Amino acid sequence: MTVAQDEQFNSANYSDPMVARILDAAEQSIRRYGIRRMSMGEVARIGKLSRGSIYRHFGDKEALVEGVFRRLQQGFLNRTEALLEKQPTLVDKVTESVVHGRQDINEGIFAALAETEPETVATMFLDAGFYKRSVAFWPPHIKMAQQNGEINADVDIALATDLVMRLAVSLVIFPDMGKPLNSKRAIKSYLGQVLDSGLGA
Amino acid sequence: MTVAQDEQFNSANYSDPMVARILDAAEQSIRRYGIRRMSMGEVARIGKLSRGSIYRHFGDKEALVEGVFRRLQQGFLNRTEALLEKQPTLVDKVTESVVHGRQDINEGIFAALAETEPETVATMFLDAGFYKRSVAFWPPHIKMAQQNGEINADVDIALATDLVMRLAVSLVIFPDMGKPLNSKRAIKSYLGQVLDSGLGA
DNA sequence: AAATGAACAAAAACTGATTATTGTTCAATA
DNA sequence: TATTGAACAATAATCAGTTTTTGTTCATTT
Repeated sequence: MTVAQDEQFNSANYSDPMVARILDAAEQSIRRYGIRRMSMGEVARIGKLSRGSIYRHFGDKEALVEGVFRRLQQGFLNRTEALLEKQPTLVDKVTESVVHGRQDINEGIFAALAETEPETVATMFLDAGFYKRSVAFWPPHIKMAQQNGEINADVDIALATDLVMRLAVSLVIFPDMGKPLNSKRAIKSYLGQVLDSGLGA
Repeated sequence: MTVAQDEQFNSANYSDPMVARILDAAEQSIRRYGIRRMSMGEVARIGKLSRGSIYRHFGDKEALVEGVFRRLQQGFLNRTEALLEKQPTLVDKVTESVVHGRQDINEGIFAALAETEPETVATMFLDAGFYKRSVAFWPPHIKMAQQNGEINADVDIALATDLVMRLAVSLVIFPDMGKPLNSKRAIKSYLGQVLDSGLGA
């Protein structure tokens, strides 16, 4: 066996051209037909490869679907990271992430899927594992904000990361939870108050 | 027409004995068979009343199901309110709500439904309207915390309410989002840091 | 070594006919 | 005046038979 047990399937090697071809074909199939109707045979046909190869790289259909969404999430995080470089403060960064996240959901593959399989999308959005994969994204930005003096230097990084994650996820999936936070301005103002000063006396 | 257009169906009159009988029967039917297999005929049989009466009070099956869950939510909020009276601080109150909320989800009707119709449960949990109905619950507690000096007196009530709601909902549906918050102790400590001092410098 | 393609049983999806449920109406009843 | 129960068309669920897809194996090819 050439790869560690854990990594045999999934969180695959995007640089392997065969893996990339499989993921490309699967993504195309999902976009066209949805997850339910995507089939291994169809993916093989689209990618001009054999079903055997797919099963070699991804153990089963579920793993292939997960592979597609992991790669999409990776792409989303990369694009987000690029956007954040231009943002001066943590509040700006989280705001940008929320706006970008909502855009991704409303225009990307999820919007298409939500039309045909809303329950599947709901189930994915309610899976904590889906978000946990992007937790590692935040600590560097938290540290930067501490160095800039934007947030307290002695606050626990894990705590701050968790709060930022929860706020970002909450704001993306629930734009209005009583107080409507639909515009970028409103989100930024909200985060400014919550992150910078909390409710503390 | 004896009732306002808006209130004809739904958010019904729990004191009306016919309405209560219908809701009791419907709730029983949902607990036993799930939403999908609950039928108006079965509800009529269980409640020993006619299908016609059900349609008089609830326009359609969807309205009846919504009525059942609204009443359950009302009960949950009442029980929560009673629990909160014993809690001295806002942090304790939110902690208690989260613990109580998780318990309700893991032991109540949702646990049963999640077995047979997980997608339905996921869809309900992702519906902001489901939570918005309980927003009005918090402002009095926020004001109390301001009077006690626990949180800043000049913070916007709507903002504080929104933050508390988002944190509570997030902690209930995502017990672990990177930093595991599984025990009451951990939740309270987390909320203490986040609500009382934020991340502010 | 990796990819192919064919073969195969088991599981899942599809299909069309049948049955049950929904939502509406209304005359009879309490 | 609210409830009942029966009738009804339209919609949705169910079911058994059929087809497709899955997941596995392996000999052959690249």
